[in-house]
Amino acid sequence: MVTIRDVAKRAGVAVSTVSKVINNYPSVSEDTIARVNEAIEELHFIPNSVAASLSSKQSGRVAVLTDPDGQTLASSEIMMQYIMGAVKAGNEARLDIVPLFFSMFAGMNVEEIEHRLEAQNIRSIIVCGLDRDMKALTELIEREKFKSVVVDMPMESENTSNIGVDHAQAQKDILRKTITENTGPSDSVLYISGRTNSFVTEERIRGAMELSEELGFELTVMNGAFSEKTAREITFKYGRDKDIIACGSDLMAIGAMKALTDMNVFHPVCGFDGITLMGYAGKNMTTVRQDFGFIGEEALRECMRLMGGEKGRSIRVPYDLVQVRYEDVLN
Amino acid sequence: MVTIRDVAKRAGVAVSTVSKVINNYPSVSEDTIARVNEAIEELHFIPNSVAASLSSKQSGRVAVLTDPDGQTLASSEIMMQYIMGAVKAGNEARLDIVPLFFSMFAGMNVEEIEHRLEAQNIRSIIVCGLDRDMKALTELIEREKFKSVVVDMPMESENTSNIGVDHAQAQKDILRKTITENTGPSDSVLYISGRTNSFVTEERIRGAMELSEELGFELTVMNGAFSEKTAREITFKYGRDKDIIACGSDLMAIGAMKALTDMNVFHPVCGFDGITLMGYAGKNMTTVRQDFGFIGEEALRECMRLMGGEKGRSIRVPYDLVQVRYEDVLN
DNA sequence: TACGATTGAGAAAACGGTTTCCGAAAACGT
DNA sequence: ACGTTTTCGGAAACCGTTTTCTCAATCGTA
Repeated sequence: MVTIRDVAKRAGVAVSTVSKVINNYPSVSEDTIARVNEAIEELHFIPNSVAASLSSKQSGRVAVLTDPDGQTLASSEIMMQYIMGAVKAGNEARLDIVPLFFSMFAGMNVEEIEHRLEAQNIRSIIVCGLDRDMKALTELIEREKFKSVVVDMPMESENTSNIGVDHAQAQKDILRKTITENTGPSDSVLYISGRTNSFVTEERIRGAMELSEELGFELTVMNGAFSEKTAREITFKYGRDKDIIACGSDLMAIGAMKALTDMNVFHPVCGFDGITLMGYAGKNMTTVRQDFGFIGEEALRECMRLMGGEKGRSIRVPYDLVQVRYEDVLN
Repeated sequence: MVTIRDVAKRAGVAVSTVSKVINNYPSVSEDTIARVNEAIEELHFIPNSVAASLSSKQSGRVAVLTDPDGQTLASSEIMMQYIMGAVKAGNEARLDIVPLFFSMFAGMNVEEIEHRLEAQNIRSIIVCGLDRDMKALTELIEREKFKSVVVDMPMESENTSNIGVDHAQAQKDILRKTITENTGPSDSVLYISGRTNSFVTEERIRGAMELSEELGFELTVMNGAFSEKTAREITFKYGRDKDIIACGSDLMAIGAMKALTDMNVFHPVCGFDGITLMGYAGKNMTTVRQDFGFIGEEALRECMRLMGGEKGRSIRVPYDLVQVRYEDVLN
C-alpha cells in the first residue's frame, strides 16, 4: 500500500504538506501543490480513509438507517432507490457511505445505538421509514449528537433536517385530478389511509379532508394500515357505493383495484408513491410519483451541509401526478 | 468517547491486556478477564472499529459489489434481499459490512478499483449480478488480492468461492414438473433464454436441453435477453403453436404470459427466480424460487471462512419449485 | 534446591493519516 | 535599511486500537 509518506518522499516535502494538499488547505504554494499532485499521480496514491477517519474525527461516513422488517416488494424497491441515490451522491462527494440497517438496533436503547455509531466514527445519519412508534431512533435524532436527515418526518433543529414531498398538497392534487377528470365535484370518495403512527398518513388525510371541504364532496376515511389485503377487504365492503377510491399508498390502491375488478365495478382509483408494480395493476389508476432516488441524493447532500456546520431545515421535493402504464415499466 | 485506556485504568491493567481480552487471546487469566469485562460493562465500552481496522489490517470489512444499472423491479428486490441477508449475517458475526456499488467503478481499471478498496481497508468482497462482459470486476477477482465470494459465476480458487443454486438442475426440475403436470412428455417447448453473456443462462439452457434429450420433447430456444418485452414479442410470434413456454427468468415469464393472455391461449408458463411480482401475473405459472436472503447470508459467512484462511469452494444452495399465488404475496 | 519452561501482564512501536505549532523566508510599510 | 507582518513548509504529537517483545513470577522436574 502506498502511503502519504511515500508521496512525501517522492515530492521532496513533508507528510504534513501532502496532507494539506489532499485536503485543499490554503497556505500551500501553487508550486508545491503541483509537485505533490504529480507524485500522487505517479504513485497512484489514494488516501486511506480509515486512517483519515481515525485521526480527524471529521471523516464523512454516513449511515442509512431503516427498519428492514415488514419488507414488502414496494418498500424494497423504494429503499433500494433511496440507497442508490445516496450512494451516488456520496460517490460524487467522495465520501464513504456505509449503509447500516435498523435491524441491528432492534432492542437496543439509545445509548447503545449511539455508542455503536460512534465506534464506527459515523457523524451523520439518514433515517427512512421512521414512524412514531420507533422511540429509540426518534430519541437518537432528538439528542442531536449526530447530524440527521430524516425522510418524511417533521423534525427540524440545529442538527436535523427533514426531506420529502409535501404529502398533504400531493394528496390534494392527485385527488382533485382524479375527481375532475372523472365524474365531477360532488362525488363520494372512499379514502383508505395508511398506518396511523405515520406522519405521512396524517398529512395525506389532512390533504384529502381539506379538499373535501373545498370542493364539497363526501369523504369517508378508513384505516387500511398500508396493507394491500386490508385495502382489498375495505373496498369489498364499502367500495361499491362510492364513486372514487383514493388510497394512501400504491399497494393499497392495487388491493382496492383487485377488489373492484372482482366486483365488476369500475371506479377510478388513485394511489401514492409511483412504484413499478402499478404498471401491472390495471387501468384507470393514477398516483403521485415520488422520486425516491432524488430524495436519497438530496438527503446525502444535506448531510454534508449539516456536517459543514449549517443549520437544519425542511426540504420539499417535487412530485408528479402520473398514470403508470404497463408500457412504461416494461423493460 | 470511552476508549480502551479508560477501561484499562478502571480495571487496573495495561491497554494491551484489555485488547487481548476483547479479542479473546489466550494467555490472560480468568481473573483478569473478569475484571476487564466488568470495567467494559460499567463504562459501556465499545471498541472503535476504525482504530481497530487501522491497526490490524485484519478488520472484517466486506463490500458488496454490483452493477446498479438496468435496475428492474425484480433486480432491486433481489439485490435488497442479498444485501439484507449479508447485513444480517454480518451483524451476527459482529463485523462491519459496507455495501458499495459497482457504479462507482464504472470506467475504472482494475488497479484503481483495487486501490479504492484497499483505501477502505476492505479485505473481502461479495459480487453479485456479474456477467462475462464485466471485465474489470472479473479481473479484480482473478487477481486474488481480495477474498471474493461471487454469486452465480463458476469461479473458484484459493481465494475465491462461488455460491448459487444448481441452475441446470433447477431448470430441469421445473420444466419436468411443468411437463408432467400438464400435457405429457411429447410436447413442444419454447424456451426463452436470458442474456447470453450470463453464466446462469448457459446453465439453464443446458438443463432444458438435457431434459429434452432425456424425455424426447421438441425444444426451441430463443434469446429473450432477460427482457419482459422481448419475451412477450417472442411469445406473440412463436408461442401459439407450442405447448409450454419456459423462461429463463420470472420477468420474461410474465411477459410471455401477458402475450398468451392477449392471444387467448393458455399454455402453462414457467419462470425462474421466485420474485414477488409473479403473484400478480396470473394463474398457471410456476417457477424456481431461490432464497436470495439466504444466499446473501451464506455469502457473507463464506467471506469469513476465506478470511479465516480456508480455501475457496463451490456452494450449492437449495431451491423450491413453487407456484406463486396472489394470496402468498399479499401483505 | 536450582534451573529451564511456561504463563500472565505490561511497555512501546506500529497503523496512515491530520493538525497544531513553530520557525525561516519572503513581502511589506515607513 | 530596518522592523513587522504574512506566507509557506516541516516536526511532532495525536487518533484508538493491535501486536510484538520483554520481563517477572510461577511452575514442574531432576
